[in-house]
Amino acid sequence: MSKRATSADVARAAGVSRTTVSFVLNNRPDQTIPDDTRRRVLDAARRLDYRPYASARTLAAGRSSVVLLAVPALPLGSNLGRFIEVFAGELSGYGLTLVTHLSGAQSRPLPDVCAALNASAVVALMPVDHSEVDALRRAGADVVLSQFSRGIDGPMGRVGRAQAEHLIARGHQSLGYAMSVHSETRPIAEARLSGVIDACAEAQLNPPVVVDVDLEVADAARAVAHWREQGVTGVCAINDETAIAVLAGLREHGLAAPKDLAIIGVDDIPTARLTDPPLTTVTFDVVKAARRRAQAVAAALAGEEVAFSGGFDSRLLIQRSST
Amino acid sequence: MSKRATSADVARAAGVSRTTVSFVLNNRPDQTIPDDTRRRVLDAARRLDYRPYASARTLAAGRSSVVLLAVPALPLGSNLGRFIEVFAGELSGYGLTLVTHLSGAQSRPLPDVCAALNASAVVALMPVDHSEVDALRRAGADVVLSQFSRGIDGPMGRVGRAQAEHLIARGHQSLGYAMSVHSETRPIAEARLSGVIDACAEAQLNPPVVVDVDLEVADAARAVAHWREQGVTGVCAINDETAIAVLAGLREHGLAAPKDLAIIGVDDIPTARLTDPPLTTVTFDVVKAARRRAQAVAAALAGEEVAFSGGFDSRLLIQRSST
DNA sequence: CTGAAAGCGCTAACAG
DNA sequence: CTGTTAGCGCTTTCAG
Repeated sequence: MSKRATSADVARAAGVSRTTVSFVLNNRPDQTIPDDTRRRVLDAARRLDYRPYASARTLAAGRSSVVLLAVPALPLGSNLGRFIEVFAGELSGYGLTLVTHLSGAQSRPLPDVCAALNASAVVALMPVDHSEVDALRRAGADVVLSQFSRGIDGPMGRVGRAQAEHLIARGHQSLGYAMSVHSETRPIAEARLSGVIDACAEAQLNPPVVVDVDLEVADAARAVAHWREQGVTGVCAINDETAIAVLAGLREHGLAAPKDLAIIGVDDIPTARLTDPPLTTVTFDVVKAARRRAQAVAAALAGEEVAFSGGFDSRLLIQRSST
Repeated sequence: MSKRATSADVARAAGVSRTTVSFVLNNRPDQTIPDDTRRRVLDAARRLDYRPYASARTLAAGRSSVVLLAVPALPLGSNLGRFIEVFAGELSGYGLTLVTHLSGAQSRPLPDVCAALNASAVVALMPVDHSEVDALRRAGADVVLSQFSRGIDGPMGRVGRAQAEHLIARGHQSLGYAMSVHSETRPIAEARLSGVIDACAEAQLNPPVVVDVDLEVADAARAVAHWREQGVTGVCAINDETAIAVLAGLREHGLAAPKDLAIIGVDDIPTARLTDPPLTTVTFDVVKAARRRAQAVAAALAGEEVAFSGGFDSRLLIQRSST
């Protein structure tokens, strides 16, 4: 509670005015400060362990440096974790601070969180409809980006495509889709599924046989039986967890991938390489994706009306032996 | 950019002063406002979609409502996800907003993030040493809580204990410990390990044979061989991922749990029940833990010098067939 | 019970 | 190049 140092303290210690302090600490390019003064200020600041009060700065400047990342609760593959970390790093290169909010069904409305933080941007890893975007803007967000704003052809659709195309390239003519029963992931699931449907259509195949599969051996076994009856030979799963469930379902029947049924996941979770057989999966270049998004956010914040149209993320196919 | 409504707007619309608006919106107990006035204010606020500017409020009041949760990057089991969500929910019951920051090796120093957010509290899911706590306080945090502040006997040590006690109760006399090579999780790993060491000592057993195991089949197989040579019959893993790796290592040797080696994980990740055999694991009551911590944070923020001494979290043992 | 007035710490014109 | 002067929107004594 021992009063934090303020810019006035620094000014006093350095023998200059608060304005000057503000200028040098913010590195204002339009102001030219003598090296000597600058050093004095910087010195004083360090000595006093000075930290600008974010709220005062935000209030005065009218813009904050916090970016809010909304992630849907659940299966945070470790890749997502890395993405967030890298994303935060990239943003901090632009002077922005990233924090994450898990948006589950029962959690606080995003606009509330946004307002409570005075976030200047929110990027959502889930669909955000128009009214939500509006609400966020009214809550103070200057920019709102979503993975989904561009619909089916966005990044999410592409992972479905990548899965299906892989299977098709390997000769499968009749695909299945392992859907998540989890309502949280439903929108993501649907976006991905539509990618699969597209790919099937392009290859003149029937649409995939969609089955909900819970993360239980018995349930997965049932799904496997159903696919086999339908003549399905390759299935795309909404995520690695579900793919692993399908693998367990196969085991239950005494069957094995890829011989009896090929299966491909998405995310490359740590345990994907530990299954029997190791799981083929689709993932993405975390660093590249993070970099692009950070840039988009920074640009948008700078006023450039950047439409972050999805579709440029490179998809990585990790071929292991389940396909 | 269409100017957000301010408290002055509300005051004008309601025909009262800003002070009054502030009083009713903050529900100040020491002020008594006529129901009629109150309603008028509330109404106007709703009509104008008024949201207090967090930064202005923070600046004026001297305290912010944001709580920062620092989580170490990596294996965010889905349980952790749920914990965070529930924790956020509980906190919001106290008028606090929780956001999460992934603290990886290369991410921004926590105090910086704390300052950028003007967080009034930070709770860390990893160890925080004294100097860090200091830095955080200087960065504006009024309260800092860590899972680890109480050392070995904290929640982390208890999970190790729970694992070991389970194995010992089932007759194992010589235990192994599957450590993570991941440097991020090292401190956690060590805290947990010390719990199993304790349990072994109490049961008059030799300390566990500790082996680093990477998330690779080959590496895990090597570890398994080593344990078998040493006569180990049951191993505790730092987390479910690692436990699953051990399972894969066993498979590689044509062995199986629990017959040839019993194995117990921690977290109960979604895929834990999908392995062969399904994984026994230790987890915790997410809701209870979240509630306790939220309460501790709120109390601390209210000035009550609550030492959040660890050790009260109930541990859930999920007995499946790997032990 | 309500309002006027004084800041919280910082930035940003605008003068010197 | 540096300092003076206003606020940003809100809370909070302190009078009425």
